Amino acid sequence: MAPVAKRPPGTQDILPADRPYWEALEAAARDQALRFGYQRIETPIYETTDLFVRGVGEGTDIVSKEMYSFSDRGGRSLTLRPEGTAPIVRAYFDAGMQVEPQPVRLFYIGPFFRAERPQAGRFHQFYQFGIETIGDASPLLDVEAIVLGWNWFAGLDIAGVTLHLNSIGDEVCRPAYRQLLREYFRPYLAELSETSRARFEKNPLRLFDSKDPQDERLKHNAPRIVDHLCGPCAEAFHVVKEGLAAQEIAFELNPNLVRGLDYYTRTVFEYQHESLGGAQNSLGGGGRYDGLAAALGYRPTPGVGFAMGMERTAIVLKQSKPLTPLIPEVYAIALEASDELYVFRLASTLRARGYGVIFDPGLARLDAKLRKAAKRGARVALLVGPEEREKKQIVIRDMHSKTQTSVAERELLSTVVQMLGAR
RNA sequence: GUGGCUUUAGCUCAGCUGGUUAGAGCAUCAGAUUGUGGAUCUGAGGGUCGAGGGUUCAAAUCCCUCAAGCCACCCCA
Repeated sequence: MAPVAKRPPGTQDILPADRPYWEALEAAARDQALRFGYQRIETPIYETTDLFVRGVGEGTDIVSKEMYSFSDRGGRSLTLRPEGTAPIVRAYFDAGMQVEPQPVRLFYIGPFFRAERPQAGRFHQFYQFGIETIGDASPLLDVEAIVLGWNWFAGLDIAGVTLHLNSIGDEVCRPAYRQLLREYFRPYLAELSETSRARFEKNPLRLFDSKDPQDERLKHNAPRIVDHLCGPCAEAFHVVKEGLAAQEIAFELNPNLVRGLDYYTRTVFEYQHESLGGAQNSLGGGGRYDGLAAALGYRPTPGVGFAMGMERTAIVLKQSKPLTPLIPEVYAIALEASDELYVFRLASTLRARGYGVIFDPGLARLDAKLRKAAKRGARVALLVGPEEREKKQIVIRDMHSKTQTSVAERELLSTVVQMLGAR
């Protein structure tokens, strides 16, 4: 009979063989975040749809075509979260964090959902490690976020990451720049690709997102926003660049980096890695979002943060160093049915002392059981059969040296401690 | 939403121009004189050859339709 279901498109099972990479990623994330004073937060997997429509922006790709939205029984429109920043800003105000000492530093690790066509490094359900610093506009916090992300990669021994940096201005300087951009592109309207023509109207900044070779040429000579920042934006960007230089973090000024979410202001950045290919080369990215809180109907509050792609980083990590799952060190074998409960109890005794023990159920030839123990990677095998029962002893076998001793039950623990060390 | 490629055992694949009960390697399990291991040898289980339809005496193999998966575009994590 055919199975009733398989894995839904765009999802993946993270199997035991891959979990060590994920655990390394998570451990490094926790470690770095805590060192900088970020505290973990988890928001719901779904939110009110409007949170994203208003926060991320109506015209963005995410909102216009990538959201998993559904109605609950009361007819409310809910959406599986496509990104983490808007929910965290919402939680910040819901929990009254604006009365805490500012800024508030938060981090999260969890799944997100976007209904794009899946491909390498891109999934319907994907995981992000992200941080948000809310309540202070200092550009040094931009630097802090970038450094934290940089340290995350470094702590994982991931080489080959390049930092791309840009500033996209704010409500003061961006409107004028937008006009300038329109004037520049207007004569070439007919030559632009179809999507670029649509962006010309809605959001000319995103003309820079185009990879159309035709548009590429035009982009090259277009006015760059970093040359048209207002005073405060230019000053902030200067501080960011100086801060990164002081941290000896190399960055590449990338005037094409504009990012697809509406809420970004001033600093935007992306960590890229060549081994992921041209398309999904972004391991993560972020920026400042000083207008987001107001767009969501809260008191204007500045913020900055990033989101890292866990599966993409896992791919890179896997290439740089192999990791294997943790395996129990003791393998417990009974030779006859009448010994099984006794061996089961021995296993419990050792577990209570902190050792990992696999109990091998059922009856089979001893060599078959030892074969399994070896394949499982056990360092020690416990063995009880008729002979041991007779002599009230337990055979403890060192799987590496292939030597073994018989001990009384009261000596079991001390012998194991001697062989494996205390737990 | 658009395009390309792929679809044969749990996994990786072979099956040439259509011809009897569909194969290999790996993995699993079992045995190799009966209580000692990751090797070797032997053997076993496991497949409606993605689904449906068509051509033919005969189709995994040719034709059509559909589906799924992967990759790419768009964009992003």
